[in-house]
This record gives sequence, structure tokens and C-alpha cells, in this order.
Amino acid sequence: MQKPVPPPSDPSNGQATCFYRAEGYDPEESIGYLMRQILNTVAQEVERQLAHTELTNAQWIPLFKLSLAKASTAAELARECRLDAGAMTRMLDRLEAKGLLRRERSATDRRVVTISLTDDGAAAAKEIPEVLSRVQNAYLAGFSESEFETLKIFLRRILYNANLPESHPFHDSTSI
Amino acid sequence: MQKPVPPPSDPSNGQATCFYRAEGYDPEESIGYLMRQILNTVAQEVERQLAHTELTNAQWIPLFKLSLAKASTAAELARECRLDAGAMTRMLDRLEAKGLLRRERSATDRRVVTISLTDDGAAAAKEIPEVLSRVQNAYLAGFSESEFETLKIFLRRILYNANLPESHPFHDSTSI
DNA sequence: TGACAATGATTGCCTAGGCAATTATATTCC
DNA sequence: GGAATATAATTGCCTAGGCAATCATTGTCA
Repeated sequence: MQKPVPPPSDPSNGQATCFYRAEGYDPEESIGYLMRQILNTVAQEVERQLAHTELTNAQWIPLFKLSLAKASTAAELARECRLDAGAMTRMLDRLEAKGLLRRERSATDRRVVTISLTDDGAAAAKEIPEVLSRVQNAYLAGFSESEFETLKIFLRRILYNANLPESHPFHDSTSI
Repeated sequence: MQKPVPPPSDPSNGQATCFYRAEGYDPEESIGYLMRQILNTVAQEVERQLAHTELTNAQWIPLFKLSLAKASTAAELARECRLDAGAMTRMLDRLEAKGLLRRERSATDRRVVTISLTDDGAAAAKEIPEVLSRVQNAYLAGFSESEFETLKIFLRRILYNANLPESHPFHDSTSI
């Protein structure tokens, strides 16, 4: 399911990286803050360009996953969207009420509800990759091909660090 | 208020950047998708490391802004956190109920409610930059100083593009 | 087979944000 | 001064997500 993991580039440097310090910490210098600002703006612009489809920012994600056949049941969809199963149930309520998808109880496994796009849903979904491409291309204006690749490599390296198990130690409060 | 704007690096290339296309659009190759994954993981980890303060991910932001003296009234705080004023009112309700801040009607301008941290609030806020530094340093493991600077420059260039007025044209539906 | 565990979907309760309307106060302009 | 306007805070209504409990169904294993 996951892409091949990019290797950390500089294991020779045994020193712990220390780009940020608590004293004098400045949010504006923080990559998290920068990314949050970027994502907020991207999200706003995507939602604006999808406004005529009546799709909100939260709604186009499951619809898009369905159109890519990345999921066909509620549970799969929730996992794919990294969303709570309960939240997904209610999201499907809203999308079904808009006539964008159908729910059908599976015959082979009666616990499962199979989801499929209606014609309206498929038509709306078709616009999503167009908008996503357009917005991201616009925001990458001025980037060279190699800068773009470098940026993706940086982001994947961060993601790799973020998913390392050492990042989630169980802080045993019985020890000092 | 804003940092000096980084110049776009490559205005010589007149060709429109086209890193993404609608056909065959792959979310996993998308920088938006990558950033969203990163931010989700960062947010989870920060919330986990702040768990003992009873601060949620949404709550530490206004508290931190208050501790940095970036805002002292509800309206300022809402603007600083890029949050709806109504949402801020309710957020202040929750933080006040937890005893982390005080609300006081201003004497000079009776529309304004002045916000100040309690001792408990200040104590909790003190931990925030520590956690933010620790988590971000961990996720930047393996980055050299120059890679880190390059990443920040990239992000600022994207943000610069995102905030260009041309990014928000009024699509006049009367034209074709 | 029959108890038990695992999975899928749903629901209730909470936090949380956006938008619009409302109220109180302050500012501006005639 | 007084009307119009702007700003600050609040509230109601909506979408939205996380967590826990529940129920039905399926799989496992003694």
C-alpha cells in the first residue's frame, strides 16, 4: 500500500538535529506552521473551484477515493480516508442524501455495506483531479522540475521519520 | 506582520508549470497529500506529548498565542489563529472552564473582552514550545542545515504563490 | 456444535469550525 | 448632536471528526 521508503540521507552525522529550541521558539519559522498555512489556502481554493458541485472540502475526499476504486465499502473508505468509522457513516448519509452515491447491503457478507457512485457522483468526481492538478500546479509556479522532486523527497523523508516507531515511545511515568 | 516575501526563483521559464495532470492523477504523488499526512502525524504526536496538560490540539494554539503576547482580546486572538470569531468565543468558554484563562470586559472599550492567562494557563503554555521543538526536530532527523533552509524556502515560495491575488480570480460565469 | 473473538456499521455524546443574525458599543460624518 | 457605519462578542444552526457503546454477522477454535 505504501510507497518505497526513502532512506535518510545523512546518517553519518551522529549529532541530534536541533533546528528548533523552546526558548525563543518562533511559529513563523516552523515548517509545521508553514505547511498548515499552505494547506489551509489550498483547501480554500480547491473548495472554491469545486463550489458548483456542492462538494465541501471534506466531501470530495471519499468521493474521489470511490472514483479511483480505492475502496468499495464503508470500512475500507474510512481506512483509506484515515477517518473514524462513525464519521464515515454520517458522511455517507450526507453524500447519499445529495444523490451522489448508493449504499447496498452486501449479500455475501451481511455486515458489509457496499458503496457505489451514482451518475451524478461520478460526474462530480471527474472534476476533482482537474481541480487538484490546477491548484497545485498554480502554487508550484516558478519551481523547476528538480526543485519539485527535491521537495517531494524532503516531504517523504519527514513522513518516514514521522512513522518511525521510535517517534511514539511509551513514556513510562513510573520511571523518572 | 508578514515575513519579507521570497522571490520566485525562475521567472525566466515562461512555460506554465505542469507537474500534475487530471488524467492519471495520483494522490500519493501530490505534495498536498504528503503535507496532509505529515501534519496529521505531527498533530497526533504533539497532542500525545501534551496529553498531561489536558490541552487538545485545537486548544494549545490560542493558549500559545496568548503566552507569546500576540493577542490580548478575543477578536485579535481569532484573527491570529485564523479562526472564526464565533468558534473563538466557544473555545474561550472551554479554556476558561478549565481555569486556563480569564475574561475581563475592557473599561476603555466596553465592546472588547480582554483575555489573560491564569497561572495554570501560563504553566501549560510553557510546555508548548518545548513539545513543538522536540517533535519537529525529531521529524527533521537526517536533514542537514542547508536542506532545512531549502525546505523552508520552498514552503515560503508556495505560500507566496498561494497568496497571489491571481490565484483567486473571480470566475465570471457570464463569460464563456 | 457452541462459546468466543473479530469485524462492519451505526448511534450518542463530545469537541470543533464556518456562516449568519443579533446586540452592545464605538467611530465617523453630516 | 444624531444618523449611519464599523467593530466586538455572542448565539443558533449547520457540517465535521474522535471515542465509546451497541448490534448483527462472520470467523475461529476447542
